[in-house]
Amino acid sequence: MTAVPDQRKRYAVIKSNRDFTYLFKKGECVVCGGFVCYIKPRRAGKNRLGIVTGKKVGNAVKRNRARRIIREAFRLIDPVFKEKTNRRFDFVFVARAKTPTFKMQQIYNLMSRNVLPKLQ
RNA sequence: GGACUCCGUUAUAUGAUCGCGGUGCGCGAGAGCGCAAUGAGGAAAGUCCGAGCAUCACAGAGCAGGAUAGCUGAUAACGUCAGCCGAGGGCGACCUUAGGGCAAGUGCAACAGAAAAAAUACCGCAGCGAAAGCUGUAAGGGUGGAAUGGCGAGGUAAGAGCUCACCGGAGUGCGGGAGACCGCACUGCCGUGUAAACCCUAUCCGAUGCAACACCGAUUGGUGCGGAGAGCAACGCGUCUGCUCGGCGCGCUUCGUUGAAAGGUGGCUUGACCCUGCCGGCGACGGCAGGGCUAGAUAGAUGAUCAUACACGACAGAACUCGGCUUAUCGACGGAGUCCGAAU
RNA sequence: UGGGGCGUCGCCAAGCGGUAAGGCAGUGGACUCUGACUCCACCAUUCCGAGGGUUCAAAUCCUUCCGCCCCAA
Repeated sequence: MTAVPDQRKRYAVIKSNRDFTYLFKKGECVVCGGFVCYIKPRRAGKNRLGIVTGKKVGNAVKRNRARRIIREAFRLIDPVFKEKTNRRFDFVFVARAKTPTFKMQQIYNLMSRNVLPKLQ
């Protein structure tokens, strides 16, 4: 992992299955109507984002919809996270069956209300 | 005006701001940045068929297994499509159709019924007989999904293709057609259904799939496993514990083994392609000319917010690529035609 | 992405052309002072996951969908 800070890509993506299972096991769990979020602090670099859209969310269109909403909301809220604390975190968002019906703004509000206080 | 039939097109649009993917150009040592144009479907879906492509196997032929089943054509190919034939439905436009062979063989036909394919006769009918019964019958009744072709007349003791007409079916001949098949004539009086039962006949089929496969990369490298050592000083993780302290293990070094499995790149989008016009064909489709380039991701790109308009937006998201089929779907529009009613 | 399998009563299931066994559970009764055990009876409404077809007749054969599970990576 290169530590070069770049302006464009503010966050990285969690790819490996090991990271996901690690977060499910050890991460702090935040549950709300739109999603379930697992958080775990990490050492440095960027915040990392992983999104899980299981089969129960719906068909491919609904899964895509859920993924895009969460990604967009995270893109907007990521600078807010960084302002609050210098620590960096791994996030895994799990979409629920209701997620595709939400608006992006609602997801953003849920994130700022439920996830933001947990970062410290 | 009403009720329908068939075919085709389309699948919110426009603008602003912030983002994403690859591509091109420019800048930069590099990471990357800037600009530009561009970026899901009619089904992208189900994976039900058929091909391309790749690897492996392969002298030839056959068996097994599977698929298809009217004819002629279209096509790279098909279980697809077109036209036609037969059958069925509709007043009609038109629609539906797995539609070879039970007269090669085998099986099955529950219950009911006398009898279910081999023959026979329950109630009957007629003759003989005092009666019991014997003989002749299969018209009628009854059972069943199906009962020895149907119906009428003659005939007869009563009956029967016993005889005849018409119809259905079979055989032969002639004519028409590319063929399925159709028409006519004659002969003759005929063993039911089931092959989406086994089977027979004809035709076709090697296997596996892009996670295929190819290349890069070789000891200061790298995947997994195991052994040994150092250190728990710091940091992170695991574990022992309800929590803290603390202990142990992992990370670090090294040896052995594993030997491309891991990683990266290609395959990956110029193709049986799309659009327009002309020609051939009833049509599926084919030919010629001109023009076009129109996603290519790899944890997986199309989004968010705002504004305006209206019909207030259905089903739904590419993952190697095509040709079909099947299924889901709010609607809108166009063309051709049929029937009924009214008026002229 | 490719391949394979299964849907039958509330649960577990047999049946694979002739009208749906059995067990558990449930309901009613008998036995008992009462309960358990045991015994008897009832329990699939022509809806065997759904639609269409073949057949005289389909849970069974053919076909198209729906749902679930497993395997290769």
